[in-house]
This record gives sequence, structure tokens and C-alpha cells, in this order.
Amino acid sequence: MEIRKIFAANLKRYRQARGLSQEELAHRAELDRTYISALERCVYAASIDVVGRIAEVLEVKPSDLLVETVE
Amino acid sequence: MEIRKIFAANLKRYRQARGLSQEELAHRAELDRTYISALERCVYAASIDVVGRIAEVLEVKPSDLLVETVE
DNA sequence: ACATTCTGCAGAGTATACTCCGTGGTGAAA
DNA sequence: TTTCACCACGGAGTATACTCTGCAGAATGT
Repeated sequence: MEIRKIFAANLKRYRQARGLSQEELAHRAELDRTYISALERCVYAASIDVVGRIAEVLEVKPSDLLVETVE
Repeated sequence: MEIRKIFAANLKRYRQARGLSQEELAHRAELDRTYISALERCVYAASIDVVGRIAEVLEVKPSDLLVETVE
């Protein structure tokens, strides 16, 4: 599984679980709304700084966002 | 703990545990030697693509490289 | 139908990740 | 001392992450 897809899936899943829109998450993490959208579509490879900031907002560990979910 | 420091510490620790030099790791991960050096000194925030490639060479999960070690 | 919220996406610009060249310093072994 | 493997670090260039603006489509509610 590509790491971008893993990250994108976890990002979207945790974001929706917290009831946050892309815009609200972007604002809290001080990122651009369209960038969050792009990350969920695997357009870019986020830097670990961004992973850390998003994890903080979503109240998960940074490593959680890179864990491949077994389902 | 800053995420760059966590990543840098894990990178260095796993690399040395595998008995790899920065240059050998760089070659296997198709990255530049000076870049690996810089990552271990927290100069840059690696992209998750790079995290994935390094994890593969070190034979660990990408998320392992972002886990804060308790010590 | 209409308004509103959310998201996808394009284009252009800026910041920074990443490469490639080099130099020099340290420590271990011959 | 000399050699050698390893690493820190600088500078300049290229690739790409990230921002900003704007427009349009889908979904939801009135």
C-alpha cells in the first residue's frame, strides 16, 4: 500500500470521526483548505511537520496517521 | 518532542542497528548522502514518500519512524 | 426552486525539500 | 604518520510541497 494512500485514508477517517470539515481542520492546523483536499486525494507527499500539526488537531499520535489499517 | 527530532533519532538508531552507513542507506533508498546526514540533524522535514522509502530499506513500518521512544 | 455548506480542481506564486558538487574534520587501524 | 571510512557542512541548482484566488459541482436543508 502506498504511503500517500495510507495517510490520506487515515486523515479523512479521523477528520470525519472528529466531525471536522476540511476547512475547519485546515484553519486549526494553519494550513490551506485546498491543500487538505489535495492531501486526501494523494496529490502531494506531506512533510512530517505537516503530519505533526494535523495529528495534533486530530488528537492522535503522528505515527497513527501512517499506520495501515487492517479492516 | 518535535517530530523532526523523533524521526531523526529513530532514523539514526535503526540505521546503526542495521550496521549501515549514511552513504549505504542513501544509496539503497535512492537518496543523497548529504540529505540523510541533514535528516539526522533535523535540517529538513522529510516528506512521507521519503519516510516510506527509508522504512523499506530499514525493514520497519513507516509509522515506526515517527514513534516517540519512551526510553 | 433556493440557499448554504462542503469539496474538487485549475493556475500562478512562494517556500522548502532534495540533489549534486565540493572541503575538511574525526577516529580507528596499519 | 598515513590511510581510510565515516560524517558535518557549505553553496548552487532543480523538484515539489504549500499558499492563495477563484470557479463550479454535489449534498443537505428550507
